[in-house]
Amino acid sequence: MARPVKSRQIPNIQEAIKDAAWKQIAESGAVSLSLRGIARVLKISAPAIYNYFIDRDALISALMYDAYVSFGEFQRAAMAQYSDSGQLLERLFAIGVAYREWALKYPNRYRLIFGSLVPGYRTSEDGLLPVMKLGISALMECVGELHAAGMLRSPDTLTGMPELTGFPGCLDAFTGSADALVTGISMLIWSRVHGMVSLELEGKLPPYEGYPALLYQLELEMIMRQFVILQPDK
Amino acid sequence: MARPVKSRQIPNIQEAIKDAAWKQIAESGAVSLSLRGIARVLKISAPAIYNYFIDRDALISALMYDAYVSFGEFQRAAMAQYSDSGQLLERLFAIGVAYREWALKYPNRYRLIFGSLVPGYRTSEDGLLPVMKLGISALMECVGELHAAGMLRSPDTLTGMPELTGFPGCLDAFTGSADALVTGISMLIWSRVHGMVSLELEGKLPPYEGYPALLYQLELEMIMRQFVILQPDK
DNA sequence: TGTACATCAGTGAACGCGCGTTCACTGATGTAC
DNA sequence: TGTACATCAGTGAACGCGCGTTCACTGATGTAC
Repeated sequence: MARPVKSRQIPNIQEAIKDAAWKQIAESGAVSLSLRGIARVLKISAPAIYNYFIDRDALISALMYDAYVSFGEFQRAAMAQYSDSGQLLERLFAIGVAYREWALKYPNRYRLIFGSLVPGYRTSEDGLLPVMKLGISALMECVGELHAAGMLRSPDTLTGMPELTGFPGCLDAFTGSADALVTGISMLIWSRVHGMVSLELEGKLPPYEGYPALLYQLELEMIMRQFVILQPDK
Repeated sequence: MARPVKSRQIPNIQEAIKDAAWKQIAESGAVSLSLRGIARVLKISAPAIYNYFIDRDALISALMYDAYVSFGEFQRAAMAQYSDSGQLLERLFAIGVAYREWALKYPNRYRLIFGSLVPGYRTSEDGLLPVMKLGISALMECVGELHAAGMLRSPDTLTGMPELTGFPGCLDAFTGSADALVTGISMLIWSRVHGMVSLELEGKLPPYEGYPALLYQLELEMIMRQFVILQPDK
């Protein structure tokens, strides 16, 4: 029995505020997000916003929350394309491709959750943790299943460095469930895709049509090559 | 015959302004860099700064310039440790290590030149181009020499993708001199080190003592492994 | 059906703050004769 | 050595702007009887 809602001048004001906020961020970054600016666009008085968000930081938190959900759903959708356990490689590749696609589609969401912290923004991240994990754990699950299937090249064979596998179990606390090896490999992969994507987003790659896409494709293939043991034909 | 300089209340005010600016950036990011804030710290009136920088953007440009120079010198110093042509591998590894060291030593300089653009900051980058190249070209020179020595694994053999080598020569314009293959490999390597370093700087890696260093070391070794043909003993 | 009441989204004014930049100026210093 | 002058780093006041947040309020809506 939801309390009947009084009619409002704008339906879904909460969403309208967030939309306006994203548009503002697109123009001048999250730091200069301004409640008065949003109010101006919505033809509303600035204090009205306080009926929906207790303050500016709360609005930013909501935006981050939405961004994490959007990212997580995008990753999960890409994963779902290859749900068969015989398609572990394709699945890993698919979330790699989806990672860049999402970043290019929503560059501001990407910057907000994966870029530098917004100066002046302070919040307890507690509420965000679950949605953070939803997205990042997609990669870890893929890597974990490859590991379970014996298809993961361990860093041992690659570099002779045993430390990663032997790393203290506190990693489990950070990642929730995966073991240290899976976590390590996942971080390495994440670092690589993040590196390429963030350089592209900030316009640091050579600005030729198709070049960033080509480099990214190449990097994904190199990742597969270096971390995955291709299925022997026999 | 330099014109004799009138004595000032603060010697090297220009440097003092930049120092104060860096301190401010460390606290709240480059966006909120404030001339009045700097003036307050230096116990000077805000308009006095206009004797040294024509406006706020000019100050930011100067900071970026200095950051590029600092980065470039650091890279070059690392390179110089292994000037012998028999030490191409060590040299590449050394600039990789130096890349992270510099970023950790000067996180704000790193963010300023390799992170997101400062919102609201607009300038012709023309003046910055030479110093930008100084740093980034260190990597490209290393890769170029490996290529010349026949020690560079081409992406062809790695992935069967010929497009990178055959990419239009306009790349040369961007990079100044290197050919498309060397440029491509350099970008891949840069993207990897940038990915790991930026995740570490923003505190996105698991926060355990020594873990980021370990991952970075591992990544460097994987880079060597994937792009360099180790010298055969025979 | 009619009336009194409670709710609460939205308002306008105000507080106190910060900012970049301009302007006409001051006043110590160095220079020319 | 003394005097008139030019230089120019630094000043204080002001312009015009924007911001987050608070406050007491209004006024339409829905509810209870």
